[in-house]
Amino acid sequence: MSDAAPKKTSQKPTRKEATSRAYHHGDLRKALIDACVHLIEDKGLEAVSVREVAKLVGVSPAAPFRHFATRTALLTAVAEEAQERLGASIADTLRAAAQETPLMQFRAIGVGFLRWSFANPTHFQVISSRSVIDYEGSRLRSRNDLIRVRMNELMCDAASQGLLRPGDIKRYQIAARAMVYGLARMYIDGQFPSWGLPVEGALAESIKVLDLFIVSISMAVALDGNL
Amino acid sequence: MSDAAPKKTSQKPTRKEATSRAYHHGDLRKALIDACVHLIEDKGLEAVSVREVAKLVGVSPAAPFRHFATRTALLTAVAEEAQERLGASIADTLRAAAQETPLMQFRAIGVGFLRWSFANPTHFQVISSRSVIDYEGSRLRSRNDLIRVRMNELMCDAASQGLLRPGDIKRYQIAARAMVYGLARMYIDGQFPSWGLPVEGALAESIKVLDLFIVSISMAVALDGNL
DNA sequence: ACCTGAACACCGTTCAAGT
DNA sequence: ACCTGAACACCGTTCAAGT
Repeated sequence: MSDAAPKKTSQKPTRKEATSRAYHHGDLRKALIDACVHLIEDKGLEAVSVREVAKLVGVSPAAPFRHFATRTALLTAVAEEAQERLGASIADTLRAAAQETPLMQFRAIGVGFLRWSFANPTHFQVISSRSVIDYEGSRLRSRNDLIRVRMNELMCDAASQGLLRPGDIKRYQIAARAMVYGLARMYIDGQFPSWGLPVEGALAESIKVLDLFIVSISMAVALDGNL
Repeated sequence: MSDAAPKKTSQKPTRKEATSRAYHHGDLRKALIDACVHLIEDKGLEAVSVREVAKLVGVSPAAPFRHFATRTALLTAVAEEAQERLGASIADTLRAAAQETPLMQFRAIGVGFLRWSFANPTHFQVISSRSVIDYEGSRLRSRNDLIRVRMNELMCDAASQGLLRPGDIKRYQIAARAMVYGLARMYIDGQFPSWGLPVEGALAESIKVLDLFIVSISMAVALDGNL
């Protein structure tokens, strides 16, 4: 009798098992995060208010505070979800390049970063606006460090295989990250049109800029053209 | 009688001529901008409220709206002042490099940008957080364009003098800007310690990263070491 | 001409009370 | 266990009224 199916489920019969905290129509925590993303897309990051998010979801202004201690915590959760997807995007690009040289895999990380950032400008914006999220007190820092460690490994491999022009390996990594991060910021800040580039071409151009750098630290001088 | 000096100046006898709008102790507009900068330094950009700025200066909550139509307008004024100084910093570095090659003058713009950004992180933060300022509806855009035009001129000169490795000149500029902008962001976001670099060495390291790039687009292959 | 005081519609957050 | 309603101290902004 105890393991009989309860008949009290007067809600929806099709219940997703992934949802944990249930309220009157599913998973409030997830619903709040999604609504927050939509609100950012609509009105911008600064316009996000917990009350507005609550209203969008259809709960009282106090309800979100059962799941997020603070407005910052809500936005940090959005950032964490975003970084999860960014990590997946980079992993995909990296997997596709698994047979290539360490330097090309290093490049693949940059390409994955650019591809994801350009395709998900809102999420990228949340990740990179640290004044509004709790970067240190979350898994964002350690997640980010994982990528950096991978970059370092690939760089060391590339150096030991003689693929790199002699120079400071750490500096190469800083340069690559600065460049790729700067390109993504230029895109979401709408700076590409100022350079006479249509927005559609921004990703392709950014990858070419990245390749310019990769070639410049590469030992293979002949490796230019359609890399 | 009409051009006689009025005796009604019961305020301060030592009156700066640069100040325009006078209130009970000088120039409210300027006082608000300064207080706003201090508030950002103390509590961060997100914590800026017009009321708090007004309280710091000692006026009523409504007083600032006589000078700035909106909170955004106040922060935009801070950004404009910041960019004025950034422009001056770049002009200084550029003047010091007036005798050098176009490519080295191009580099000087980057160095000036880095130097100023690292020395004035708060102001740089305001300039670069476009969601909180009115970038288009201000002189920020056109001011910024001036620097970009100068960069383009120098790049064209460098190319016609045979100083550049063959390649897309526009791409070189985008790469340089992305790199320099990314380095500044990495600095204010506190990313340098993650790369094992002390904060004091961040500027020097950033300039070296910039030089790495300059050398890579330069025709003079032998131009390395202590550039 | 420039500022104040009071008001309006918001906001984040807390907490007792409901189911 | 999860949510509501009311409350508190804030906020941006407006506007009539003061000097």
